[in-house]
Amino acid sequence: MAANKPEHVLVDEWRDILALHARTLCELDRELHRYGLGASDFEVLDVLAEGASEDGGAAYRVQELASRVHLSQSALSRLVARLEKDDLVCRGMCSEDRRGVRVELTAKGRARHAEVKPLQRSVLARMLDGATG
Amino acid sequence: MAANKPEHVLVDEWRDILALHARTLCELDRELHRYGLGASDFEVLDVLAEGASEDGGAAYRVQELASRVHLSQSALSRLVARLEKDDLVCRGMCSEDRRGVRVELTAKGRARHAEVKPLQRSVLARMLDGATG
DNA sequence: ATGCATTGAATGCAAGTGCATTTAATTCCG
DNA sequence: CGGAATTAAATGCACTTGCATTCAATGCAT
Repeated sequence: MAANKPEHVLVDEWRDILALHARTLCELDRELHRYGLGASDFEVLDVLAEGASEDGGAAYRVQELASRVHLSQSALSRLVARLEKDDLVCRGMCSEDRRGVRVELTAKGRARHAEVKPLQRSVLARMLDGATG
Repeated sequence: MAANKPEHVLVDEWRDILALHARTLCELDRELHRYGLGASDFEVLDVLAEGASEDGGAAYRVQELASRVHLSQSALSRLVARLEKDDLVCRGMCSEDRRGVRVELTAKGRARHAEVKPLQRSVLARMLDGATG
């Protein structure tokens, strides 16, 4: 590994990544849009849902979410605000650091995620399966 | 090939793509920004430069460019307008279809591309080498 | 040739994003 | 304890983007 690839290989790899990324993201956005979600929105819901046990559900800080979905802190702040407006997540105070904000799924958010997840997975299967080795 | 991967593999692959894409694009933007270019701008310059012979240089239609860099037609129209304002490309009429627009590099555009290309390649090498197999 | 559908590009508009800044809470050092 | 430096999140702002629409040129059918 780490093979000092020649330039044209690097360029081709990068173009492949750009193409795959663009096609998949576009398709995801198209499919999810009918559920009122963008790809980033789902990504956040997915992160929030994956660590959640039925009763409580995991709570993440804004910064934690930001780094997980590769968005800036400000973008995530607004994204969470939008999700909250749609009643998909709720923001709560951190008891141990009152600057921080705990973001967690609402029941509606969990339901929406469960509803949309198979669709998202099917898009990934369609776009990725066989395309990356 | 085309192996019907299990769900968690698909999800992990997609997350890897998102991470690699975000990190690389962000780094490219950071480095190129000091030359007054965004990553998309360079991509367009790169497409225009690659087919160019010294005397003429290749001319592409807006739509052709759009599909090559995975942007919408409207985004590309504006992007070309910005590049033209900076005198990096020029728009000309298509003789055979007067709706179409021929976009080609100016001397300044060619110079800018040549100036920035090694930097872009080095970023690709840094981010991609050893990361994708 | 005339009119209608189609195609290429430009533009109005709304939405999402990042950077820089602001506001609030915490930490560190004197 | 008190004040400066730091950290978390929210906000102002400018920019890029995509969708829908518009405008111009072409192609097709009558």
